[in-house]
Amino acid sequence: MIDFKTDSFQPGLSVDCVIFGFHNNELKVLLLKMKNLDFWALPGGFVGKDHGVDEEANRVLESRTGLTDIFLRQFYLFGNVGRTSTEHLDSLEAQGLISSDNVSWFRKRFITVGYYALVEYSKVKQPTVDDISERCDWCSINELPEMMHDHLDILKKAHETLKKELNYQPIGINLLPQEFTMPELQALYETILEKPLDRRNFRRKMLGYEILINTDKRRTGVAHKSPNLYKFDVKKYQKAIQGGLSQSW
Amino acid sequence: MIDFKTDSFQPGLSVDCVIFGFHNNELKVLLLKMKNLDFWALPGGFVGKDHGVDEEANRVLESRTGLTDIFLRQFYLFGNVGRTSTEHLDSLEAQGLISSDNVSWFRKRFITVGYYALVEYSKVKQPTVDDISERCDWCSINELPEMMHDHLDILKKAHETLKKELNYQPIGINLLPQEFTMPELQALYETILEKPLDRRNFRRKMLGYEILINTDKRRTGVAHKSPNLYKFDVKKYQKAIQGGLSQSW
DNA sequence: TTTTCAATGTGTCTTAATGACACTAAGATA
DNA sequence: TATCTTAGTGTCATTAAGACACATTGAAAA
Repeated sequence: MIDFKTDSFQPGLSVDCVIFGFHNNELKVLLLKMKNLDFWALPGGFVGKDHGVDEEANRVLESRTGLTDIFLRQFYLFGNVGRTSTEHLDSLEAQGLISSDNVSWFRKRFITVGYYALVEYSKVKQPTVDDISERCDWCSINELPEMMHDHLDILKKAHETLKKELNYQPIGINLLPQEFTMPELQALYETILEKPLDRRNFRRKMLGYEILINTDKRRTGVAHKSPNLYKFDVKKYQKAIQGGLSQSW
Repeated sequence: MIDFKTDSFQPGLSVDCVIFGFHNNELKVLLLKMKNLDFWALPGGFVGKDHGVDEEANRVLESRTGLTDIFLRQFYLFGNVGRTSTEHLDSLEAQGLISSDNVSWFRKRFITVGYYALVEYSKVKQPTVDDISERCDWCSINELPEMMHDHLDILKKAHETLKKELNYQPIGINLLPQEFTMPELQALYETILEKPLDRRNFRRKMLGYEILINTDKRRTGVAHKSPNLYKFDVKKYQKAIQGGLSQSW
C-alpha cells in the first residue's frame, strides 16, 4: 500500500519504465503482477515535488533491477484524458492496494511519462515484489499478459521508438553480456526489428561501425563451430551514440 | 491576467509550443514578449483537467495562429526541478501579470510538455497580443531575444528534433506556400539543417521521393531565369510520412 | 574412430545511393 | 544588346546495400 498523506508528490503525474532485456533470443520486458489481480503493470513511480522526472525514472529502474548508470531514455508523455482505467482502479481498491486515504489521489486524472531502459538480463537481481505486486517477472513481448491502463500502448510505443533508434545509434552494450558473438548480436537486432537479417551483410555493416573489438576468444561447448567472441569498444561506442550512425542529410 | 480560481487545470503542468515558420530564407519561431518586460516566451497553455495534453497544444496553436489541422508533434517533457526562473516569476508578479490569487499556483514546481509545429508563415494572421503579452512576433532562430525560464532549451531541442525528423519524413507541406520552386525547397532544408546542400544532388534526391508534382508554371518577376513551380502530391506526401523515407535497417 | 550435423566464417558480384563537379539557358536590368 | 544572376541539367567515381555459396569447426551420434 502506498501512502500519500504527505502530499509530497506532483499530483496527477507518474513515470512508467519499459525495461527491456534480452534472453533466449527474445526481447523481454520487466512487468509487475498486481497482487491477487489478473493484470500486470509497468514498473512506475510518482515524482516527488523536489525531484526531477528523470531522477524518478532512474529511481524506479534501480529499485526494480538494482542497476544504476543504465541507458534510460524518456520517449513520450501519455496525456490523454481516458488513459487510466476506472475498472482497474476499482480492482486495486477492492484488493486494498490503495489506502482509503489515497483513493481520491489515485482517482484523479493522471498523465505519465514513458521511459525505456536497456538492461542486461542476467545482471538483474531476481526482482523483489512490493506491497502492491505479487510478482515481478520478465515477459516476452510476444506473449504479454493483460496490462493495466494504457500500459500496453506505452510498451508498444517504447518498442517502436527503440526500432527507430537503431537507425541512429548502436545497441547492445546494455543488453548483452560483456562478451558476445556476432550471431548473438545479430539475433538481438533481429529480435528488436522483428525481421531476419542477412548474416554476411549484418557482419559487414556492424564491423564497419568500428565499435567492436575481437577478443580472439571463442565460445566453446556448442555443438558446431565455436563462434568468435567480441566486445564493444566503449569509447568508440559512446562516440557513435553521440554522433549518430547514418544520417540521410 | 490569467485566473486560476476555478482550479480546473492540472496543477504544475503546462504545454509550450515551438511554432516554426519560414520566411526570407530564415527559420522563424513565434514568440510572445511579456508585457513591460524584457523577456519573451513560447506560446503555451495549461491543461484543463478534462482535456488531453495534445488537445491543449492544438488550442494554443490555433489561438496564436488561427490555424487548425496543422502538423504538431509532441517532442519532449521538460521536468527538471529548477527549470522555471524565480527571477522571471518575480518580474511577472511585479508587473501584475499574475493575479495575487494565483501567485501560489504559479510558484509551484512546473513541468512542461514541448510541442513543435510547422506553419506557413504567410497564413498566420498577424497574431494578437493577450493580457500578459505586448507583442507576438516571429523571431529568427539566429537572433533570439532573452527567453523566459528554460524556453531557449525547449526551442533548441525542438530544432534538433526537427533536424532528425528530416531523415525520416519529407517536410515543407506546412512550411511553404502551395506552390514553390526547387531552390525554395532547398533553402528550407538548408535553413533547418544549417548547412549548404548541393543543388543537383538535392534535386535528384527530392524528385526521387516522388512526392512532388511539376505544375509546369514558372515564378516570374525574378531577375534571372524563372524557376519552375512545384507542389506536393498530398497523398504520396502523407504516405511518405507514414512509411518513413529512408531507414537504415 | 569416423561420420554427421548444425552453425560459423568468409568474398564477390550487382545494384542503388551518394558526392563531386561544369556548362548552358533564361529573364530582368543596365 | 550586353550583362548579370540564378535555374536547369548529366556524368563519373565512390560508397553502401542486397543477394548469394562454399569451406570450416566442434560436438554428438553412429
